[in-house]
Amino acid sequence: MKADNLKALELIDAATFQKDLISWFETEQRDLPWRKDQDPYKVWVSEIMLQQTRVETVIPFFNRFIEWFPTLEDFADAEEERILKAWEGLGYYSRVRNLHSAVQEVRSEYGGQVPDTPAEISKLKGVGPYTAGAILSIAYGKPEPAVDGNVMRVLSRILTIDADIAKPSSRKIFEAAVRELISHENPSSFNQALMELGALICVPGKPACLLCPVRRHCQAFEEGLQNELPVKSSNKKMRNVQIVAAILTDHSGRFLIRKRPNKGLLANLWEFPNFEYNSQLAPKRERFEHDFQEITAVHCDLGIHLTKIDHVFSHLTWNVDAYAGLIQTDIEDEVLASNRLKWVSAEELSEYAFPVSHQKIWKAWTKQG
DNA sequence: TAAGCGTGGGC
DNA sequence: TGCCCAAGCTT
Repeated sequence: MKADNLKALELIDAATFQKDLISWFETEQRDLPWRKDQDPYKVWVSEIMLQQTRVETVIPFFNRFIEWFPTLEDFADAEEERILKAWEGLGYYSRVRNLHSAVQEVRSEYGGQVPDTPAEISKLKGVGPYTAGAILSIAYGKPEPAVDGNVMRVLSRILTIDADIAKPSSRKIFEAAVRELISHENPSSFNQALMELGALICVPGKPACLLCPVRRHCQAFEEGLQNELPVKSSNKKMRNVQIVAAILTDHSGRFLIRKRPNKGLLANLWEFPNFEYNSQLAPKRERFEHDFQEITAVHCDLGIHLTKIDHVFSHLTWNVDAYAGLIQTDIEDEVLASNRLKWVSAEELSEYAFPVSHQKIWKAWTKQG
């Protein structure tokens, strides 16, 4: 089918498609913690966590998050350090800062009630077209499309749509299709069923067509095209960044940590002091000691080499050389503050949110003792 | 529009 | 090992 028309929709009977899809969902859906009720706050939290993140990964994070912040009000009141700690290890940390800001807006502008219109909910930070549709349909029963990667994959096969799903402009094609197909009696189950089908049956690679409840509606299956769809252009190569990091201790056994900048990669998370070197040649400890002294006016002695870590992000790789070191001299308070540096004890470390890359460094340190 | 933004699992 | 992926949003 052409990317710019929906003629394939004429070949499908929406009523029986809905019935086949929703009936399957009623019996086969997974038992997930965010499906226990329709609290808009919990639906919202789960949808943000599920962005680009697997269900199995999200489950324990969601359960702990709701224990820590049972209501929208509890989360709105939380300190930033605490919300980052709740998200520690989940990735895409701007999600939780946007969610926090948006929840505070809901409290101040909407009396604590999550808005139930597309215009209002779409204004909230971190709520894009997918999340808006998901909350409106799941929490409020509104017949709005919630088009994620699953829905694009499933519908590209059902309707043999060959638009490149990696292109942002393709999403509106699938939204138009959902608007034609969605059940107005049960938009919640319809949207969730499309995603559940994509996750369990209509998977990337080899879809399990023989188990598919909507096989009789699937134009790709009929034409043997299920392995050719969806069309998805794939991506670019990554940048490598050389890092030298150090776990630095003072005479009383405290650790020096640093808060990352409030924008960009791993914003506002904590880390062990480190420097980036883009040169090809492997950076050495002397380079770190020099740069550290330049910033703090204090000398540090990097002792043993703890570990070498290759940490892969979505768009770059850190090649980290991690050392352990000692600092014998006091660092001025103003110097600490202006560089977002802080001395903390081992017990206090657990109160701060660290990215996984730096957790790996810490793990290497604990093994060395 | 394209790039930036994490992590863990599958093959 | 290296790539692709998984319930996207922001700038």
